Amino acid sequence: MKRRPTIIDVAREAGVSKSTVSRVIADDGLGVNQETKERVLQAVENLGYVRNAVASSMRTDRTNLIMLAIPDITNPYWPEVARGVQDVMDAEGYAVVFANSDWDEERETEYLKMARRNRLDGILINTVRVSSDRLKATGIPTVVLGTREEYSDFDRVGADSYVGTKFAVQHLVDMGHRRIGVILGQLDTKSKDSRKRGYVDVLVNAGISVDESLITIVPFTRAGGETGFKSLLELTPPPSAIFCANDTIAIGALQTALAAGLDVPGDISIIGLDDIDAAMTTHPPLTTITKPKYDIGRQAANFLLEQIHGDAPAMPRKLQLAGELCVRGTTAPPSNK
Amino acid sequence: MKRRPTIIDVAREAGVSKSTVSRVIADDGLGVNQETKERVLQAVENLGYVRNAVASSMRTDRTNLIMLAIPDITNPYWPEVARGVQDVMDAEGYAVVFANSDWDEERETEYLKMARRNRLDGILINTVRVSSDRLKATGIPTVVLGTREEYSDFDRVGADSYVGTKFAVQHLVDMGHRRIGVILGQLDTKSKDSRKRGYVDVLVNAGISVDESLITIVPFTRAGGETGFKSLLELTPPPSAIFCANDTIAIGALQTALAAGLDVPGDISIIGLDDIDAAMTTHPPLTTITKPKYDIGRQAANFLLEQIHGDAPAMPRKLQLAGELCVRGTTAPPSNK
DNA sequence: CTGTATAATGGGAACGTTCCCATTATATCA
DNA sequence: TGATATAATGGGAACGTTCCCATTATACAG
Repeated sequence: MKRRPTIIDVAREAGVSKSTVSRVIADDGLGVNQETKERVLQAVENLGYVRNAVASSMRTDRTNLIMLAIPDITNPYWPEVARGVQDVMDAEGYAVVFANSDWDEERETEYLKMARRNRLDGILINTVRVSSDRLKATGIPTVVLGTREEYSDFDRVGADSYVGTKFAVQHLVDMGHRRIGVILGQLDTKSKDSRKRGYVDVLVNAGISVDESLITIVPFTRAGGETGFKSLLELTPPPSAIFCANDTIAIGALQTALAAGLDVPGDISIIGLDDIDAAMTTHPPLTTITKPKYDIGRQAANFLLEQIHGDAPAMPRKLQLAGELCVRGTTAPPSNK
Repeated sequence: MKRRPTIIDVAREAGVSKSTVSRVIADDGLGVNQETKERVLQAVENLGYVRNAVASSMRTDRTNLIMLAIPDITNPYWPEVARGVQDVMDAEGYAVVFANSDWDEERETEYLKMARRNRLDGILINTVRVSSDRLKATGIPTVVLGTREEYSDFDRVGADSYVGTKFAVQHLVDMGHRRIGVILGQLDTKSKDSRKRGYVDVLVNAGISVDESLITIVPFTRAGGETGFKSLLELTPPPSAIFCANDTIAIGALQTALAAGLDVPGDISIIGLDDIDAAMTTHPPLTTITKPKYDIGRQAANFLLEQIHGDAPAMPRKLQLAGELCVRGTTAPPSNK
């Protein structure tokens, strides 16, 4: 079991100094003779030399490692965001360390500590509980995934649920629906508001008066969708179409409708928001608004790279990306009965 | 902008030597006076000292970083495996670097190079094309995710599709089905065989003769499920139940059945394998066999830890984990007509 | 032919830890 | 009392790079 070759072994093999070897493997085109360069590369090949990134980091204070901290990779939203991040970072030679906070404050702070300890070059984080100040205290370039206002000192990238909602409701209006119910999710006040705004704005713009009784608020779960759907159905007349704050709620609503013997979209149209995986395989498949997950990851990564390279603008940026309408089988023009 | 405090600053602040500080933060209970220990910790607190893991790695040749290399985190199988890995590794103080090979040989080898460069402590990999020899050449403790025989020199952890298939087919037999069709996936010869074996073994054991015409092979896609289902339906008599090699095929078959106006499970039962996310939200929801994704990740991580700590057995291990039957709405006893 | 700019290379310090060995103080035993 | 074990601490080398500065060789202008 022999020791791994170092830059010095390569230097000896090639008959040059370690400085020269260093210059060759840094490969920044700096003054090194073509012939010696080839001799060095040959020596690298012969010895099977692999540069020690740890030693390099020690000297340069850069690790080419960034952290992606999210609540739970198991949540269907994140894998695609992660892919977007990874594809960008990869191309720039950065590896991505994953951290799942599980919505736990302690784990979240533990990860931030890890990032400092390991001298990571950047942080992409969907914050859970950590305060803006503590996040800033890491001293590491950071981009926040999401658009919560508490983090307005950071570059932020998230989905534009206002525009997404407008796309969805507009689609229903375009089909001829006039009495449109909404099932909003609670938890996140910020996004609730933006959805409500989107809903109201479309109706007003279409000359439809807003009936507050058509707006119901439930948890962001399938059970929530069931509750919301049932309460809307009790109205007289019931709505001919329903916009749901996300697909999980929409699927709950859809299942409830089917269980009640209703025909979707014949009797009632349902539209969701996010386009989760399961939306494609409900019966009928769910009409929804795509969430630009991959792009969110990509853009966040790009912002982070700019920060790392020091060419980010002085003021923090907020980027909201809208998805697009994806018409499947749960929406149709209202029936005339 | 002041320099980050080092162990030497802490030593000065606490009035001890850097050796002593090192001993305190290593915290291996080694000979250091309780009183000085407290003084050091106080100094750490005062200065906001954070240990530099890079420098530490440089000296110890251990990074507390492992790599999880998979084809694509976006594929619904992996996030849960990743969680299993992460939860175990986390508890042991290891961070996980993600790598998506995208089934690309070049990216895969690039990642292995990265692992060597960055002196990662371990590798968990679902291999794509890399040869066993090259994998061994990294010199890094490695556990293979999956059970392909080419990698029999490594610890391997994967799903047991033989047992899973037996669970599924047994379930159909238990319900009284005698004429049971199978839609196998092609691509992976190994797993196809284990599923076929499982199917045959259950039938033989139940005293049912095996009719080769009931066995059809299609691609691992929804379209494949459609093809397979249609060809089985043309048999006379058609099967009263169908086992599909995975849930995607099963969902394709289910959609085809519904489109043909059949009642599932009234007219025909369908059972899948894997329990992907979408299985829960088909209509009716798909009966299937759970895939122990989380456990696969967990166990693989445990194997890796054993290797890293040097207390893995001499012979490589192969661990196959079976899921369990998950009865939902697509299976029922055969109708009597 | 001398002086000076330019290119190529070499040598040593530095990064911040950990590990080994030495030293000192204190306790224990013959 | 002197020898010896034990505990606590300090000092310096080492890990493998990169960076800075020095040196040498070469080209070119005056």
